[in-house]
Amino acid sequence: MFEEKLIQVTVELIRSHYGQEVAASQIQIQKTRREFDGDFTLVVFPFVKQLRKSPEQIGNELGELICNTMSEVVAFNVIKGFLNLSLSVDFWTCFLKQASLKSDFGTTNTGLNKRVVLEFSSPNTNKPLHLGHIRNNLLGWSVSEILKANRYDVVRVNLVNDRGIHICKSMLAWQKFGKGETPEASGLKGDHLVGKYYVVFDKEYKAEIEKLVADGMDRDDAGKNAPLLKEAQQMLRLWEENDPEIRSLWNKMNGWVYDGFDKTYSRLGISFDKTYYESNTYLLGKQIVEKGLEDKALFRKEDTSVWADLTLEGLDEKLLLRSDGTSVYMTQDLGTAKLRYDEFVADTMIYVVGNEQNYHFDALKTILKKLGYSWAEGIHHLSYGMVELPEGKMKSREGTVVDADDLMEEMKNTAKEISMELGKLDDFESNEAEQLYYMLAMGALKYFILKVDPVKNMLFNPTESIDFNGNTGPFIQYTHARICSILRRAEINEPTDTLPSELHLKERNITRLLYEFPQIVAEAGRTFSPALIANYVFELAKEYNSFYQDIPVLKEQDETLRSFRLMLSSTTARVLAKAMKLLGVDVPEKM
RNA sequence: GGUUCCGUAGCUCAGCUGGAUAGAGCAACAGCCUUCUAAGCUGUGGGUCACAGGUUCGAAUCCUGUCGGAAUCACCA
Repeated sequence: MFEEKLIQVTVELIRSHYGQEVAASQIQIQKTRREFDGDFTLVVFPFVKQLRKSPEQIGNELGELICNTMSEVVAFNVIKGFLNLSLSVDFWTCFLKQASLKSDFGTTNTGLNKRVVLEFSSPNTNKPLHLGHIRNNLLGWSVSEILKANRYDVVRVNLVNDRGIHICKSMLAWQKFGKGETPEASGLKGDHLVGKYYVVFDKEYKAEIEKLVADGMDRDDAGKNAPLLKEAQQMLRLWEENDPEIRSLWNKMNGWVYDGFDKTYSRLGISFDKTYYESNTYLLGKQIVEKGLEDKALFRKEDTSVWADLTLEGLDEKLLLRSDGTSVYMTQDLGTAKLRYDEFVADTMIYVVGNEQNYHFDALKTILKKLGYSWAEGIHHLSYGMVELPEGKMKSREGTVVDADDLMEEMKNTAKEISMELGKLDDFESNEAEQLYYMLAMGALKYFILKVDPVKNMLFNPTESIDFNGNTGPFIQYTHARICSILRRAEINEPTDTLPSELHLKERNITRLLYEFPQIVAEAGRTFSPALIANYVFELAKEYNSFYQDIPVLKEQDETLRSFRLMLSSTTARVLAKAMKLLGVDVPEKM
């Protein structure tokens, strides 16, 4: 890597010429900005004081020395305290040739021999997936791909919340009002059917409350005493007692939901290595709490409830066992964390969960550390912001939720409309065209969501998200298809031995961007940030399109130049494809 | 009220551990299809980086405070 070598050389030159020791961390290398000449810039400010000379003077002296020492550096200029270094054409062309030969270009070793368990999705089984889940699923999938590209051993895990009062509500409503409706008979997707009865429950329950209030009952009491709610609670009790009838209903309806989820997941292009079900894990964690109590890491209140005191860590007291001895959400999560660690012995355990649970995960990590589990240090909450609509927040009660399946369908239809309008599909078979619409729709959706920094709340504008112009998935897909078309038309498409002695500015810009790719992948892996990849790949695509516009690849007469440009193009195509794969987006060869 | 996160162009967003004159896309305007795909390219206009202090060679970036917005603070999950 050139930057590392440059730092090392600089340290040595400063030592031998100025007799001063500067730490490698003092030396900053960055990409030279577009407006200036050069490829890399060395910032001299940090050690100006130590050398007792002006920034310009140091820059010039150092530039001279570096130029003489490193053969790849052919020129330099100094502006204020910035030493801009230009690298030789040889350096860039040799790099490009190597990259074009490497089948795994962009893969790094940073995760070698490290294991990551990555939990994402984690749906409830009482309603279908919506836009918020899409952000979760796409983030989780993309991060797992990015980690794999860094050679981490990644285990993708889903934890399904398949039990609890909400599922009982759907079950009860179906039992009472469903008239035996099934997905097969109704043509409704399983998860949508179950979701429908969750809504039915809510409606009927509210009606009951109104009736009770009309009869003179206090509203709060009515809410607690409505017969439907009582029944649902009774159902949960029966479920916990393993009542065969309830269990069988539960199995049946959850089965419908899983069929529905499977379809949604497969459309989204995601899958899991392991699925946990809360019905199997919700009793875990009590032992951990008991032991913590023995070790005096936790304490019991007079009413026999058990708590963790996190006030020293800047958090509150956290309940772990109710006074009746039953466990709460946190108890379960302690249990599943330990279960997961024991099973996979992971160095890092990532949870992709919305930012409304920031506090919960702070507490989880703190409690586990308090209980003496050293692996708790490896827990990372990948928190993401809400997805808002132009009308405001999504609210299931007001029916403003954007359903995942509907959204994907709409996107596909729009992709089709736009494509037909542009007449892009003339030489496509119809099923080929259908596949392409789907690919474009998913590309648009995924890219739109992943290009935004996860921590931020984001605005989802349905009409803009399907835009195919500008910083969008289809733009990058289009660029890839264009390059593929060039490569198809070129007879030879192999790296050359003879490389050009000069590079066009745009060729150099693309090459520099390609050079950066592995570092971007590594950085994205370190910070779990698909957005970094997305913004990088856009820049690359844009640069290539600009190049494409006025530098002919196929029409070039000079053999050396022609094959160099083919090599540049094919490497660009491969990097585009790989970067998009890290975002979970497929890329077409023709469109 | 306590804690945490966010605030960058009319809109949607980049800006990596502090670095040069703060960048894209959309929208607006003006050009470019006899030439490898115009879902493209080129150009123009648009900014007190919420505000005020501080730290230093240098701050959108770090610290403190203020103002806006969001989340969370349950014997819910």
